[in-house]
Amino acid sequence: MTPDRPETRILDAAKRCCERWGFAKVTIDDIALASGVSRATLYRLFPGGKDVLFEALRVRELTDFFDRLTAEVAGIDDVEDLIVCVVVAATRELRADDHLAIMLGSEPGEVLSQLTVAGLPRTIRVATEYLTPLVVSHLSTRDAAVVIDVLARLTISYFLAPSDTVDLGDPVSARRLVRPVLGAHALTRT
Amino acid sequence: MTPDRPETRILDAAKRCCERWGFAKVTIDDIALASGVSRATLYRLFPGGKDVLFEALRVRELTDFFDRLTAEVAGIDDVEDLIVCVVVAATRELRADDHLAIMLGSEPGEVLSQLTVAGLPRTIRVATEYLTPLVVSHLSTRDAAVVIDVLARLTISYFLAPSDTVDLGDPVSARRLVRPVLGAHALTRT
DNA sequence: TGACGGTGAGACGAATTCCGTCTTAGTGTC
DNA sequence: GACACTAAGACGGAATTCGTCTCACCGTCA
Repeated sequence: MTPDRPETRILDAAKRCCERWGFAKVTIDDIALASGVSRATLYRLFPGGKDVLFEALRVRELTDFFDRLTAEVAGIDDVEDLIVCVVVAATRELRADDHLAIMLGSEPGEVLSQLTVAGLPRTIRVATEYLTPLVVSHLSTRDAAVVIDVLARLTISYFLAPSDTVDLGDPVSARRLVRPVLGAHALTRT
Repeated sequence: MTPDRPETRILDAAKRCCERWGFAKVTIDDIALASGVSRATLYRLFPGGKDVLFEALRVRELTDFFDRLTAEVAGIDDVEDLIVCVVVAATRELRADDHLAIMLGSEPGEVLSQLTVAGLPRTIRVATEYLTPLVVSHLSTRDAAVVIDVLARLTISYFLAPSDTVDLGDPVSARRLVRPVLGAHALTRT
């Protein structure tokens, strides 16, 4: 009936509870009840309670996000094509994320903090871990880090506040933005 | 800026809070904060707290509903036309009610109780108060009460569980249902 | 069979939140 | 200056939530 691992069930339940009641109103009991798990089990798997649990959820969401992203761009050789594709795919994924949309609507403060202040360093760190290997044959590690840092920030910014002149969901528009950023750092190698 | 009466502001805030967090999770403080009113004022206007406040909200919603409904059918002379129009308008209003839809989605138990068990007697009583005067020249008070009672129940039932064969949002379909009900009782007068 | 790891149910005290009432101070009106 | 009304917030008590704990249960494996 529920062949998932308990951790998965609990994190899924936490996600659902969050959508329904908002982060501030969710209790450990809500999540335990929704996941069909006793409170004792929940504390055993996530010692520390709500904070640890939602931290784990954010980590899972983030790694899932980049798993899908890297899978989508597998096999692209040209570095500019690859970066453009990553930016476009990330933007589209963000726009299509129902959970994110619900949370942004009901608790913008919490979500914005995760996207721009509290969570951004980790996001960039994970992005760097995932994406650097894909461009390491074309860019130095240092250059890759800068490019990924800049483009991650831009992707999030354009997602949160769309522009009239730039649409990172569109490959053409994205390429216009990526090329100079990438060019500036690719040139430093030659 | 906020020219409304405090009662109105508070009830509006309670409604918004309910949509956001669900009835079970809303606190007096939430409502006071959302309505820009101190807790002291809230308790002065609604002594009894949450129960009294939401009771007042239900009363307001109900009377607003029938105010709009009776306004919509003003000037219709034929009793069958009038009843059909009431049923159709009520059905369409229910279907278009965003608040009701949100609440039904997030807290079906609470809402269903209000529509079918706890709140139905009052709904029928208010419906009778509002609609009897409109048909008193064609039906006896007793017959009017029966007709209104039956059609109110049917309207709610078909709203909650739409049928393949009857659509009370459609005048033709509604008339097919209203005519025999009305006929049976109109005949008892002659 | 019995040991063992994992789990659900729920008791418990502590911490926190929420409730309902009250006081105080501020504001605008007459 | 009296008055009505309100925001802010203190307060004690009630209720909820937290985190830990015990105990019984169940399936697995030796």
